[in-house]
Amino acid sequence: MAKRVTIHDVAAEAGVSRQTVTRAMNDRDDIKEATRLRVLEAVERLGYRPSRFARNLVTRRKQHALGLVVASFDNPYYTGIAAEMLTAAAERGWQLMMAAAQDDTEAVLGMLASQADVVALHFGGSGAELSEFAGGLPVVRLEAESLLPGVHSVALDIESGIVAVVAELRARGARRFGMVDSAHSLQAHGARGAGGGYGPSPKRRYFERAVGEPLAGVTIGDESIAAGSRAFGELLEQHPDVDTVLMFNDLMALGAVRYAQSRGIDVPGRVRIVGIDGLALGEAVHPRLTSIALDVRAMASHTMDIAELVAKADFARLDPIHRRVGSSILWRESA
Amino acid sequence: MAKRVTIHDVAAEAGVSRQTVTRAMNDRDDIKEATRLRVLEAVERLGYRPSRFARNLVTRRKQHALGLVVASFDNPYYTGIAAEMLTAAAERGWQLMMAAAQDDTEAVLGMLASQADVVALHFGGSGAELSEFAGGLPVVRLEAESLLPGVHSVALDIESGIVAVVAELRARGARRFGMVDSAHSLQAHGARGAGGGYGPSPKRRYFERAVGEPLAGVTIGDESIAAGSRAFGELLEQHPDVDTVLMFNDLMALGAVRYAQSRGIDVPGRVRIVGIDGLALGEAVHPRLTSIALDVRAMASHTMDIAELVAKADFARLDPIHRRVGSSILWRESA
DNA sequence: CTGTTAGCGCTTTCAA
DNA sequence: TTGAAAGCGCTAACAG
Repeated sequence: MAKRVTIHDVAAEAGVSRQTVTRAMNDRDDIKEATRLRVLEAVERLGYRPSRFARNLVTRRKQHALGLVVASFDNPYYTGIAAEMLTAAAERGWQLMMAAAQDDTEAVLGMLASQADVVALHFGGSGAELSEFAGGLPVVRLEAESLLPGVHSVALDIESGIVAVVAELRARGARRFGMVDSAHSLQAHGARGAGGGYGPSPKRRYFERAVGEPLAGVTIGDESIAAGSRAFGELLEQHPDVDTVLMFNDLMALGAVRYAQSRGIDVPGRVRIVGIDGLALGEAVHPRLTSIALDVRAMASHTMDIAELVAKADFARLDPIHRRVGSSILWRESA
Repeated sequence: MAKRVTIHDVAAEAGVSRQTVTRAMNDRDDIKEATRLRVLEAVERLGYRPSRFARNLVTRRKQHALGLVVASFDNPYYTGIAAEMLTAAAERGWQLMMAAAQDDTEAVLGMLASQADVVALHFGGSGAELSEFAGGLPVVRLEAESLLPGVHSVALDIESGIVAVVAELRARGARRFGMVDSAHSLQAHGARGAGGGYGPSPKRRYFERAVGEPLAGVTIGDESIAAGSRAFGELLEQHPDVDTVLMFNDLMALGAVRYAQSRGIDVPGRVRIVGIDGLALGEAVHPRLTSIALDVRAMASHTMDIAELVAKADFARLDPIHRRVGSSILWRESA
């Protein structure tokens, strides 16, 4: 591990002052071409690279970075969020740092804390926990309300979408509603960890409320295509009277469509399938997936709004800011 | 835009010296509990957050960051790469910064340069261009050889996979081979920009070589499901004798499967479909997609190996390091 | 055009 | 246990 080459070494090598090296490195015009070349040669010879920390420390116009904790890279919904965040961040001149959600949210936040100015994440625990983990790092909680001070949030209005979809499905003849719920909803509620296990997800509660009576059948699966396929099969088997199924998310819904397709089950004739998320991937299957689309772009935009507000306050602790984005229904072919 | 709260302000507020604030912030034991509490209260009151730049500048053990320029968030192949990179980076204690590829690679690199220690990216231009754009920033070029000094690379051996797949397809009765190629291959070759346009992709050249005779038909489309579907349809229409089709990538292949499915075309009976990438998503369609799987995990791992080597040399310009990863064939149902 | 002087905000010695 | 000094590597502001 050689000693780091600094601006000082380059200056010595080129026989100029450090300031002149800076001028050459930053393409400024107040330097003689010959000197510039000489310095650049020295840079090349020594393999010098300015320290990003030192540079950012001293530069007036700081580079801001948003840390995004991505819940899962296996679900296009989350990578879609990442994509939108990236776009929104780039538009505002922010950098995006990503980290994968692990069991240990605290550790992840600890890592990001030294690199990011603001962190956005999905988090299942309580706001208090989150606030504690963040330890002063400004946090934007995604897809959940936050009541605690110090934790901003961008919530999602899924319920209105579910209500609307149920109404329209009824109009189309739906009578017996079933649902495939997530085995471990990210929007877990109240105490996780301590032996609690998971109750029905908020989506399921919204759905039951919208239907207005107990669901004709519910099964549970992991948030994957394969698990969605399996759980959908179980649902049809255990509750053959179900004619309409809400899948917890589009990934699982894709599995449901695949299941129906491979068994020759008519969709939406025999059973209607509705997903949640509005993935573009829903266009790829046959029949195309009807889905409650969440406005991910607005979510990203709001997140960046909050980040900029926080930045404007120089990252001091602010009163929590809350935003809310809506959902719309993508009527395609499966329902 | 209030003035930034610094360690100095906290020290004044708590009536201690700056070092003592440091001690309190970093949970060190050489500080009296009462003092610690008092400092922490001041921190809370002022909403103080240490500057990540200043901290990293002075700290012995630096945080390293890999900058990843993601070619496209719309293709799960690339998000899959991002996921693997994230995992590989986390395992080694590196942070991952992401940026989206834009038209202006130079600008993207410029942004990342101030935040990342090493950059990994797919790049279609020449190594010389890349080297110039990077301006000293260590670069790992993905999925392409690099001959230029200063640009490391992790290449992909797709050709052996294509050769193997053609051999097996022939054994299964394939006679007339067609291909849907990319309209603008990322692995563009030679001069882009200056009116050059794009020739056949390397994948196509490998395929032709493996087949050993001119392809029975080739159509072209963008790298999306919809375009893949369309181009596949055109191929069947223009060259009805084609019985086996290699799709440029899995995303396009998904479109092909969808096209066949919706027209009632028997796959693989009437036509065999093979994709490239090995996406898990290939399991979601019916029939499941056969694909040449690229070892993305190995690619990520090699990239991090190189990054660590570069870091060990304190980011001095190193002789270029080259790695190569292989491919394997996922025989599923579509071929 | 180039060099000198000051810091950026933090952590590390080292004394007290 | 605390404080004082001395930088980390760089750039802004001023000289010259």
